[in-house]
Amino acid sequence: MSEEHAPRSTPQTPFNLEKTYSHADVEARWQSSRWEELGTFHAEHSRVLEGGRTPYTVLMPPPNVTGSLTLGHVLNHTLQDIFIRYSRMSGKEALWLPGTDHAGIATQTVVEKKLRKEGISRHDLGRKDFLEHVWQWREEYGGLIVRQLKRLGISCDWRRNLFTMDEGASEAVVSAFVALYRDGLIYRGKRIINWCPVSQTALSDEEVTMKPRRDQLVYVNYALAKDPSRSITIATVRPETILADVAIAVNPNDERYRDLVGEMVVVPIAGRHVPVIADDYVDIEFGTGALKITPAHDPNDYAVAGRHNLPVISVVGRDGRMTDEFGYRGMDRFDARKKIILDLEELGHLDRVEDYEHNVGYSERADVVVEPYLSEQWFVKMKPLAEDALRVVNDGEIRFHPPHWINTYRHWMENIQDWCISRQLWWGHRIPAWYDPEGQVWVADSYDEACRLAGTDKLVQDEDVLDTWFSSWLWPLTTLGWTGPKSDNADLGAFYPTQTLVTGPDIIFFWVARMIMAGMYFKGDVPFRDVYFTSIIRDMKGRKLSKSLGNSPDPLKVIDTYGTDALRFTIIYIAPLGQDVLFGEEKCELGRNFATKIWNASRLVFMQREKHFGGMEEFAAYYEGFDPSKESFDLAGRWILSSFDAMLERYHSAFAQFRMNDIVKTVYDFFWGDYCDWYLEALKVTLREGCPPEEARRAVALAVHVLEGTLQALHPVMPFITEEIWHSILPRTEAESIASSSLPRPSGCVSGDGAFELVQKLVTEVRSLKALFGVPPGMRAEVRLKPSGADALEAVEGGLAYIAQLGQCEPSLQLEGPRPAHAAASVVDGHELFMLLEGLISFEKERARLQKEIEKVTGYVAQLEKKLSNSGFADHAPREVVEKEREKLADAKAGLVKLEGNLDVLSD
RNA sequence: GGGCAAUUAGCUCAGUUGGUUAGAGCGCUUGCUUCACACGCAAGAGGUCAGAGGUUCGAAUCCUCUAUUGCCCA
Repeated sequence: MSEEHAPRSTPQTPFNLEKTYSHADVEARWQSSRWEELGTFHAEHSRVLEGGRTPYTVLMPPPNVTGSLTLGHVLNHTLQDIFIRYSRMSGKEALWLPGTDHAGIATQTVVEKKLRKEGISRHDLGRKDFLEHVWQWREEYGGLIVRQLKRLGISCDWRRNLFTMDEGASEAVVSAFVALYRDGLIYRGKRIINWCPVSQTALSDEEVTMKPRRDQLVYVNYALAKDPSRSITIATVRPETILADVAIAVNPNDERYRDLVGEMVVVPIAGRHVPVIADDYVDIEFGTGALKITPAHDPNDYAVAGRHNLPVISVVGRDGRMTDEFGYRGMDRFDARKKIILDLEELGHLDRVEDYEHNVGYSERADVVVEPYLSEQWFVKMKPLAEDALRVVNDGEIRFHPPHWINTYRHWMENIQDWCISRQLWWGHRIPAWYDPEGQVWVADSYDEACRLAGTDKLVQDEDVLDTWFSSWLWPLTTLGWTGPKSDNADLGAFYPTQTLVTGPDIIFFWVARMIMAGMYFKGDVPFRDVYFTSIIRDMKGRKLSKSLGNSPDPLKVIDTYGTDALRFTIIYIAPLGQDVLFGEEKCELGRNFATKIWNASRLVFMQREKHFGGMEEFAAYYEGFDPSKESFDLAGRWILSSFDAMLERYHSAFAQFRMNDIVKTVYDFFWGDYCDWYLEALKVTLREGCPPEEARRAVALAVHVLEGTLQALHPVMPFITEEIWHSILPRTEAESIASSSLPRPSGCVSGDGAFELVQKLVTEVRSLKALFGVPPGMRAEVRLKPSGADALEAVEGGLAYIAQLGQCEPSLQLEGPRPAHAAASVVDGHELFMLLEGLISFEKERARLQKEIEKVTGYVAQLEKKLSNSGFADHAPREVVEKEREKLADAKAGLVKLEGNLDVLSD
């Protein structure tokens, strides 16, 4: 293939395709780097702002730079590519914004792990040098996921590729932080947060997953200070935190403990005297109804302590080890738990121990139990942001697909908690806050600005960075060049709000909800109009794909084996909106077989073209002036045109309803079931020896026309093979792409005469009879057709040539006269069909077949009669439904009479 | 505990506003080197639509309950 020459490739364009389809060759030829240079997938604001084109923007959820391609990415990006290519081919200015995410904890962990192998910790290096290492790592490996994505053939505007740590995006993060701070929506405060002892950072509530865990419920006696013979028993799953107890709480309505409220009790081991307090928070039913209060290690206890002016004592440190003064210091919190139970028993404080299953929060990334930890962190006040975000979804300004996710979204928004955004990491956007020598905080866009505000240059910047999602929630803005509330530019004007977001429901809170908040807050408009929530991909046993289970196929290997088009087609075919999908590599056979079918069918069409046109130029001249709506065709031609039209109707309507698996099914069924199985076979009949050249050319042009339209409809799903074949339809330049062509639309052309459908039914009946009676496929049995009436004569007669060829038989019309002897007989839509089978027919078989058929039709008739004789039916059902049922009954009865006649003849 | 989704052929799934004799792919059976394709063609077998009630002239489809499975939240 000559890549640099031949602007007009007429002489080089082969008239037909290679004999066998090689996905590897085809995909190599049309890979995305070719289109990048040509700018095929570039979008320009001028075409929207000045050219008046409708924009259509898709935001790529930025994959982690640490990541590699998964099947989840394949599904997600194929869907986005389908939306984008469909819109581009519908005349819109289609912009797909790609990028990658710096993924704070994940990336820092990867780099730290690598350094640890060299015996270096990040603290050895210091912050500056460590960050150098991370950037180096990112230069080296951060492009992997992008290179892998390109193999999917996706059509993003790669010029606009953005990394969340890029300058513009970083500026946006700082501006957003400052703006929110000044508006009172960001604050710093001492709170109990979720602490990951492994990563040693705070986490947001969303980064904690609840998992059931078997623990022990430990019942401990606390002696009364004034009377050690009396005690109160509490139940706890965290006995190691007894050392930090500051009170015992009971419900004020609990009769059992009413007299103890206000008494002092002695905390076992710690020896501290603490009060018994009454608080509504305590659940009378749980445990003994008495609760130990440990404000430093439980958010609810912290709230209780606040209400009762109790002190806060901490005994667990940042690393999950004990920090107490009672002999456990340095022990891991879980070791301390075991030991303290033994110690309590030894000292006689232990009442009893029960097995207890409950839900415990785990750090999503490190998979360890999070430690509620009291510390100073930065938070975003979410309630004020949630109002607008909730409204735009409730009002349908943003639509979810499938819509049931609105419930989940609404529930979260209505019960929203403040968002802890500070992370004790080094990799990320550093918090733009500085402290003066008095410890007062100054939030500003820059150090200089902070100094100006503070009136001193003795400022120290906050050590912490921001949650990665704090940059992700600005993604709809930053990808379009937004750097802060005051910034504006032509891209934002042209492409914001974006149209469609494709993402997994697992990040609805992390990302989708927060982007909506940020969009409303900073831009006063929704960030996108439609959110398509993808399926979750599982293995054939329904298990989630995971590296540790080893059930996660490598998409690149699947692509090598089956081809990108096959993988894309298959994954869309099996992934209905809102359902999980069970994926096995071998399912890609579906897509591979379909690609092969497309290839071979195209070859047949091109072979016929070769036969009936002198060369590509002659064909091109004819085809370019060809308009099927101005030509007349035989019944097969009329039928395929109308079937094609119906397919396009379903196709576009499925797209409008976000039913992506329907669009592929629609094209698949049409192409394989109608075009290949019937139309191309019928075409061979049309083009047989002696066909007038003009008719032949018209038929070939129609076959190419429908083929081209099908390729276009399929192109958003299978970009490579459709591009390849499209370039063989006409001489096209190397720079031309099917991706820039216009999708066919339904024209309303409906043949409606049903003539070819009758041919199909008669052919099928002939084939069935031949198979049943063991007629050799090559033997052309004689078939007599008796039309149901004079009006049907033409239809049956017109189909005889097709019936002869497709049914491998010798059909003829029989208008009157008796039933032929030694014949198998059938009724098809009221028309009678007799297959003369002298010597081959088995009377037993035929009688059994007829009897079975009669039985079936009799049952059907009875069912219809019952329905129609039901007075309620005639009274209530719409007239056309009743009419339809009457017709069905009449047809069935007429058929029954004929079948019975056939049986009678047989019995004679 | 609250919410959401699902349950249709051996397997994986369609079935959109209630009106079909409930469909497809894979698998299975049988036949076919038919001049595009065996990654194919043709013909078949295979279903109490999870269960029980209800609404309706009519339910796979709408309602209620039950069972099972998965997800989210507490």
